[in-house]
Amino acid sequence: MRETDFISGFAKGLSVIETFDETRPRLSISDVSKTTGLDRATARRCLLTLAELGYADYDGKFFALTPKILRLGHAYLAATPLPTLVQPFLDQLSERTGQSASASVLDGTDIVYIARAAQKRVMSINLTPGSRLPAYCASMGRVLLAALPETDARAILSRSELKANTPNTLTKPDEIIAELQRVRAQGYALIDQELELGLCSIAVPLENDRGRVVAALNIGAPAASVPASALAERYLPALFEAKAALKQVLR
Amino acid sequence: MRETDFISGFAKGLSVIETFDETRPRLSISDVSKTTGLDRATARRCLLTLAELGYADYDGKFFALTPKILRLGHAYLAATPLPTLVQPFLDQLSERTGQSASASVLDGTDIVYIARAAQKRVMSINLTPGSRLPAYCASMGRVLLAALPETDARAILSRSELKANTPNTLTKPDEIIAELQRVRAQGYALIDQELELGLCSIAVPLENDRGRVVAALNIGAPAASVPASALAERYLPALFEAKAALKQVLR
DNA sequence: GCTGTTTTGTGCGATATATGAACAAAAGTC
DNA sequence: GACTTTTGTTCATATATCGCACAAAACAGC
Repeated sequence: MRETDFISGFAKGLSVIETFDETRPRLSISDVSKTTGLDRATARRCLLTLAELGYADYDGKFFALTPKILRLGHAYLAATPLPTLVQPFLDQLSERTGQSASASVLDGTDIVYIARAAQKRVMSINLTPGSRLPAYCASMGRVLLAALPETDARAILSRSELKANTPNTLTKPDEIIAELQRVRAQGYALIDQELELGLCSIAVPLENDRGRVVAALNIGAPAASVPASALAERYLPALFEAKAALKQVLR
Repeated sequence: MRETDFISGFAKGLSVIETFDETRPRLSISDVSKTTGLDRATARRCLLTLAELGYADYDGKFFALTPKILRLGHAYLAATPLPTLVQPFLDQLSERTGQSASASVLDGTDIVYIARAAQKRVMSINLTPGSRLPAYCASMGRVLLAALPETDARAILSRSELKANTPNTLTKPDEIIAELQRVRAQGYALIDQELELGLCSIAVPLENDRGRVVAALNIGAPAASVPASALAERYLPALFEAKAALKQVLR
């Protein structure tokens, strides 16, 4: 791509949107300037543009995003067949097992939830389509990383902040790579309270009709009611059934 | 705002993102140019910028959004306290009633779901945070419109495509305005299969501690299991309880 | 395989935007 | 209350983008 085919003002604006998160819901011009590295004048122009278009509110001091921003993410969810196709299978899985079922894809070092059928909340955080979790310690992350060439997986791990969320969390790249090999061999990934104490989950890769891994499917359960050792026996058949059925419809 | 405080390249890029939807998941440069009215050269530069940043894929012919786009909408969901605050109440409502509970806000002529606790699917469409429904025929839309001055509500209705989704759907602005007055007076809105046959719902406005309506809360149920006439009696107490509790915590 | 049609890529002048310094206004410190 | 620091805004100008016009390529119908 040529230099002139890149609209830097657009790129800067997008980076301004991404600056907002749970720890920074309301930002001043200088806040945005500092976080993004943009000049204060430029940050201001980006923010005023967002406000003018209705994507942000401005009270004279702080900017906050408005729900109109959801149109952007929704454009993806609505435009991509994958979420719509997997949803009925998630519903069925969730109903048959009494647990939460989700589907996700990889984006950088994170998995991104694209669809979910939730049962009673067991996690401390609320997962919805668009939610992100670090790939290295999530069951779907493991199967998605396992689907990559090892060098790619290593590259992602090297960019990840490998922190021990619980005593169980694998944090050494070599440990995780070894686990990915096991995942690849057995065709599923099992997580026993690596992300959060009390939560375990099992995931399988979703392949399209040409055998390429396009997403992951999982079932999460409270460790208290279903020990990790019982996950495979109890839920793997249903997961594999869904996987096989989806393989027909994913292009 | 001054002319020079507006970054038109950014605004154009955002309009390009919004061009993608369920009917147009994959778009060529000319498609985008036609739909947005942007010059082809400009549409191309916006799309190439999106691709360069990883927000879109490009196969040399068509562009498609990638899950990275979800970061943008997620910035709002994560950054806004409202979804997080209401979620536990939705979970509780959903569990107590055995039905789906949701919260939404108004964006233009649509309501936008910001949180949801779903039970078994009864609607033909899958609602998740970010999903949109026309306000005029949804129970939450009715309470949100009822909270506006009548001239504002009329303005929104005049911009809405008032179509009869079912034989029950109110489509005449005056009918709807009259219904809004009833909703305002009784403090809740009841929808009996106006959006979709077989689905009815009841909604109440959510107020912050200063009494301003900031969102709506609803419970949806299959008409077959819960006739619309029974909705108020059965679910209104729980909805009002949640509303009262949330009034304390919403600022 | 030719012709008409549509789509895509590119160079260029006119125009809009980004930049950083300078100033103004708040906010914080002592 | 005077000083320092932070924040917001404005302005001139160097730079990048826009949209047109043209060229090239892909496509469709015969």
